[in-house]
Formats: sequence, C-alpha cells, structure tokens
Amino acid sequence: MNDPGPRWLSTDEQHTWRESIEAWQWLLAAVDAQLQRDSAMPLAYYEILVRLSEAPDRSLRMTQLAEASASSKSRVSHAVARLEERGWVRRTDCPTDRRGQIAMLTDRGFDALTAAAPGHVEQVRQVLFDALSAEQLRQLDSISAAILAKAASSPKDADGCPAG
Amino acid sequence: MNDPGPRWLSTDEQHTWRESIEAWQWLLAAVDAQLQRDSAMPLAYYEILVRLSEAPDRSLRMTQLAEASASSKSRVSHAVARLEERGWVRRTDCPTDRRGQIAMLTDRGFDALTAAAPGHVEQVRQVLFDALSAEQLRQLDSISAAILAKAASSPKDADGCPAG
DNA sequence: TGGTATTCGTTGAGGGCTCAAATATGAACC
DNA sequence: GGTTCATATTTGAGCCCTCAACGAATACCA
Repeated sequence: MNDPGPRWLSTDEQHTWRESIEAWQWLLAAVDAQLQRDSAMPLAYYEILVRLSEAPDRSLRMTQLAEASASSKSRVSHAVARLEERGWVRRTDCPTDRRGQIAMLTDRGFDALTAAAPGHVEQVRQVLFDALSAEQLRQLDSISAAILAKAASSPKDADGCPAG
Repeated sequence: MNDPGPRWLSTDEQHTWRESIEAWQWLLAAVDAQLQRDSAMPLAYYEILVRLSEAPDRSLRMTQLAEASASSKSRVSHAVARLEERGWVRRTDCPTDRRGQIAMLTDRGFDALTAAAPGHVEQVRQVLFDALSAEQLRQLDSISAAILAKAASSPKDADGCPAG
C-alpha cells in the first residue's frame, strides 16, 4: 500500500508539454519538408553530409558518423547506402580495422550540400531565429543543454543514439 | 547585383540551432520509444487516442481529429485505419455530411490509453520536467508559443498541418 | 438549374526508420 | 592457439509517414 501512483501533470505542466511538442514537431517537420521539397533530401541526410563535410578528409568511420549526426548505426548504414547510390558518398574499407568502413563525401556530394545550404539556412531563420528574441535564444540554449545533459545521463539502447 | 546572399548563421546561432534540434529530436524519440516499447504504440497514435478521449462522446470528425492532433489528414486516415484494426477506434458515417466520417474511441481503446498513460507521463517527467527548472519551464512555454505563432502565420500545405 | 470550385476522406506507391538477427573481425585471457 | 566476449557494420521485415491522385459530396454563384 505504498504506490504513490503516477505523478500526473498539473494543468500548467500539461499546457507546457503539449505546446512544446507541438512547436518542435512542427519546426522539425517544416525544416524537413523544405529540404525534401527544394533539395530532395531529408534532414537526416543533410546532417550526415554536413558532418562529413566538416571532418578531416571529409571522411568518417560509420560509428563516428552515427555519433556525430546523433543517430543510430542502423539508420546511418541505410542512409549512407542511399547516399552512395546517388554518388554523394563513397564507402571504403578501413585500413587499420578490417571490420570498419569509412564514409567519404564525394565532390558531387559536396556540391549537393552547397546547393542545399542557402535554402535550408533561410528556412531555419524563418522558423526559429526570426521567431525568437535574443533573450529567448539564450534561454533556449540553456534549456536545450539541460535536456541533452539528461539525454547523456540516461541509458542508451543497444543500437544507436535515440531513445532513453 | 543586389542579391544579399544567404544570411548565414553566426557561430552562436549555429550552436543554438544544432543543440536545439539535437535536444528535441532526442526528446521526441525518447518519448516515442517508451510508448512503443511499453505500450506498442507510437506517440502519434497516443495523441490521437488522447484527443478522442477528451472530445464529447469520445468522437471527432476526421478533419477535426487531424487538427486536434496536429497532423495531416492522410496520417490520421492511415492511423485510424490501424487503430480500428486493433479495435481501439470505430468509424461511422456522419449523419449531417455524407462525405464525413466520425471516429469514436471504443472502450477497449480507452482502456489501452489508460494503461499507457502512467508510463508515458513518467517518461515525460523524466525527459522534460525533471531536467528543467520552474523558471526554464516558463521560458520554454513562451518560446514554444512564439514558434507556434510563426507556424500559424506561415502558409499551410495542401494536405494537413505539418510543413510551412 | 447547372457549372465550377472546394472540402472530406481515402488510397497506394515510395521511402525512411526501428528492431532484432546475422556476419565478421578484434581483444582479452588462460 | 583457442575460447569467449565485445565491437563494427549490414541486412531485412515491418511499420509509419508523405505525396499526389482520386471519388464523392457540398458550397457557391450566375
């Protein structure tokens, strides 16, 4: 007789929760849709290209790429397979670990990224930076950091990054 | 010779942007994964069940259900079809508009929702409310409201709610 | 009344994601 | 060396979502 029962959300909490998920689901969907519409790639692919473009030699081991783009190994494996079909990424064997694969951004991939970037950045401005004040952006920064801290401290699942 | 070029993000902006999407993608994935794992339903289905449970007669026209759950008509149509297979929702013809369909939450659907709720709420607490201070929650509230205001003012696509 | 536009809801193809299982290699230990 | 456990990556099934197209019914309007 000691189950405290679920700690239900107060009215205020419920309001904050619903508003927040709706806002961020919309924002993510809007960004994804713009990329899909104008550059024929989902946000997840864009992020993979960005991480590769920033890496030395524009190359990354699959696992590192998964970590850098905050997604699961499985997702990255599927995604890189698609990106390779488009000629945007090339996979080669890792010389020091025969289990490993190295994903490298090709010149065509870099061009695709360069072409997609301006429209994407503009969309990000519209949905986020034009909507918030400087003060709110600072607040958002620390809020996001707090959430990520929670994410880091919670147990990860077997495969990739998501979930808790 | 008057193209200002893309308004690139400053270092700070880029930091805020990357941190924010990573945080919210993780949070949404974590909530979705908990529901999937413990109650065998995605967050989108849970939200549909919630909106129905709150509606008079636990019933809503398909379009209203789409608006209430902030998703596209197509998504809701597919989802309700699945939920109907599970016996959680029943569709009936609308008496006043022969194009219309009314989705009603069944008793079994209500039970499923009741069973799923405590674990879901607990997860929401863990990923959001336990991570943020009261002050941050207030800030988040107004940040989300600002984003949603932007969403409301931006042109909607043909089908449903998402995208901008 | 007839014509046109709009709304309601569904459908199917296509694609991305997750999950669990499988393969192959590396590391550690005795 | 051989066992055993851990790591790296892939694979395929199954599911959800988007997009575009569709049929059907209603609204608007001359």
